[in-house]
Parts: sequence; structure tokens; C-alpha cells
Amino acid sequence: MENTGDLELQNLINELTQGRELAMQLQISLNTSSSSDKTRDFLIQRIDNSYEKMLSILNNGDDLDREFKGPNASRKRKAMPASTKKVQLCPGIGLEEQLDDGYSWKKYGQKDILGATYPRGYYRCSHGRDQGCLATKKVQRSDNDPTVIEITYVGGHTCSHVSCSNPPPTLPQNCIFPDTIMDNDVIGTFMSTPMSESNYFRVSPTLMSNYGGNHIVHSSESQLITQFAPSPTISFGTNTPNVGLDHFSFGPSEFDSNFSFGGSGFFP
DNA sequence: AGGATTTGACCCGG
DNA sequence: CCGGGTCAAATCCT
Repeated sequence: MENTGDLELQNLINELTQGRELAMQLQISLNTSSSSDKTRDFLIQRIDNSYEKMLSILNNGDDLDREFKGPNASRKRKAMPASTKKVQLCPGIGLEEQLDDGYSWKKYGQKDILGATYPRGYYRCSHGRDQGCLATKKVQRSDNDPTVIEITYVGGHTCSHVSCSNPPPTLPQNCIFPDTIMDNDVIGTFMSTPMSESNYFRVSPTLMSNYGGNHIVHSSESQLITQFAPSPTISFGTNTPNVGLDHFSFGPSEFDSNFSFGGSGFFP
């Protein structure tokens, strides 16, 4: 599995590089009086995210070789180190963007979980087959707070960083969250959402598209919306024309033609 | 037509 | 035996 190791190392290096870039941005931001707290807060979140990815890669490295599927591979995964993130859904931001973690995922299953109100979605890295990447994630809407999505990452990515097929070695300096982006309306709306817990994971569409290159995620993340179907109560924003959903709506501005709600078969 | 998603069945650990 | 995780055929979407 030499390739796997190399990819993993590359992944780690990319993550470190990005973390460093983010730290530098934060330093600049701290030295710039015009920089807002929002900017700094966002940068901190991103750095934290980067660290989590690095830890995940390091933790899983030993298991990866062993986990390679043979003919006798179990359908049920052995316990692997997993990290869980909570994503607070925010009005005015596309769901897809909010759940975008920079990787390309393919949904391979969904299941009702005992005691949970909402079904759990199972995703694996889209490049799992090509590159032997074993990363998977479970996505489930929180019972307690329907506006929170819990994402459990299992196994580190061994495919090339972020875009897997199109890895950006480093991010250009001016690509990372300039204040002009941070302070725009999107973030304003976004930050105005009550969120006290610091471990919530906040992302922005504009920024995420900068994260790791162009249009990384053609993933099925939009299908997560299927998990929201059972809830009759969620409604974000106001005067929002429903985009194919009866009771779940975000601000319309964030949805472009690439993102359609109302997956097939879920709304009879 | 080919890729993505859905969904019921299957597998296995606890 | 139960329930979570995965498979794979059917279906949908582009």
C-alpha cells in the first residue's frame, strides 16, 4: 500500500499547508483594525477544521492498510476512529454549501435509526473505487435541534486532497477569505443566526468554493434533504418560495439552477 | 446511455 | 435476535 501512504502523506501536507495559510490570514486579520470579529471567528473555525482533518488522517493511518477489502470483507465496518461535527444550518445559505466539507461524496445508503427521528445517510468518498479511499461519513439530523446536522467522519481520505482528482497544492494568498467576502451579506445573515456553541461548524458558500479549487463537490449532498422530509416544522427565512419542499425552505437567493430540492420519491 | 440515488435485503457484531 | 452498516438492483436524472 505504498500509494495509500503517499496519498495520505500528501493529504496531510496539504492540510498543514492550508492550516498555515489560515493562521497567517488570522495574524493579518488581528493586525488589521478594519477586520471584523466575524472574519477572525471564521478563520479560527477553519483552522480548527484543518486540525481535525489532520488528526483524523493520523489516527486512521494504521487502519487503512488493514481495512482494504478482500473477498471476505465484512459488510459491517470494524470500529474505526471517528470524529463528529455538528453543522448548524443557517438561513440564506444553500444546504449543499453548508454541508460541503471539500470532498466529493457518494451516497450508498440510508437507514432509519432506532430512537432517532430522522434517518441516517451513509456516504463514501466518490473516489473510493479509483483510489481505494476508505473515507465514509454518516449524516444525521439532530433529534434535539432539527437545524443541526451531525456528521460523523469515519476513516481518513487517502485520495488526493479535497478534490481528489484535482488537488490544489496550495491556496493563493488572496484566495482565502478576504474581508470583502467575509463581511458581505451572506455572512451577515449567516452570523446573525443564534449560535452559542463554539463547536458548531460554520461554512460559507463563497468561501467553500475557494477551498480546494473549483467545484469540488458534485456530491449528492443535496440528497440530504431527504432526511428533512419527515419534519413538518423547519422553516428558514421569510417569504421564501418553497423550492420543491413543502415545509423546509431557505432563502431563495442562495439556490441556483444547480441545486434543486425535492428529490424524487420522497414527497408523495 | 451513463452516472447518481433510492430502497429493500443481507450481513455481522453485540 | 436486534439493529447498524453495506450491498446491489431498480429507478431517477441529466
